Amino acid sequence: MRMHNPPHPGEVLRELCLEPLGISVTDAAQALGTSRKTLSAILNGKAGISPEMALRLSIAFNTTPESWLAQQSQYELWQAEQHRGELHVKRLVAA
Amino acid sequence: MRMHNPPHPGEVLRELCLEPLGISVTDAAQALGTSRKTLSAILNGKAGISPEMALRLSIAFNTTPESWLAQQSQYELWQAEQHRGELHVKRLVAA
DNA sequence: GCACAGTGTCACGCGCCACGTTACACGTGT
DNA sequence: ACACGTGTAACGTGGCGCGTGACACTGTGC
Repeated sequence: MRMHNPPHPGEVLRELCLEPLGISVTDAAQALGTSRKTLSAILNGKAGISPEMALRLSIAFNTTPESWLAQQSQYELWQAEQHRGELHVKRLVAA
Repeated sequence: MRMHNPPHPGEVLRELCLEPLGISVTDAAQALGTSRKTLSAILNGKAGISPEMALRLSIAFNTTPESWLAQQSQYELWQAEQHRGELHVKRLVAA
């Protein structure tokens, strides 16, 4: 039921891509064609992974952009689920 | 290779949820707990589906929020792919 | 001890978008 | 003619992705 807090995609990026390759944040940012601050924000959970950034990551690390966006969606969805009770929605189709 | 233009999630929402049930945009917006304008913008491709809106849709139409977010991600990703050539990214892992 | 690279972070700005309200114009059906 | 549903334009608000410049901290090599 995946009820546990999903990790921020930035953490996965650091542990699965940067650390194994031994690449610094500065060098990775330069390779991605973005600023060091932007990449740092993503790695520390201060920013999400935009569709364009997912594309950059897929090119640089030879992965699929869908995998990054899927992680981001799961993370944001879990955030929204935490406030499920606050939204008053009427069911239009029987559960 | 899904190289074709993916439909905007708003179109799918209208054709698969509103029209079959014969519900007006006004009534649907009220049931979703949002404004008529906001729902109209989504249906006409003027706005995307936010994580919170995906949650609302899943409750009202008894679906999964993941399906809506996945459609939205695919749509945004395709948009980004159209400008793939404009981003200068260096490969850090051999293709 | 000191200089340097790497990193995180703060402040500021820019642009885009989701969302709300109010108001107007159009088409359809009564 | 009138009401209704709808699309949309104009306004404001809040948030976020992204950039820059600047600062403080940490570890390494001299």
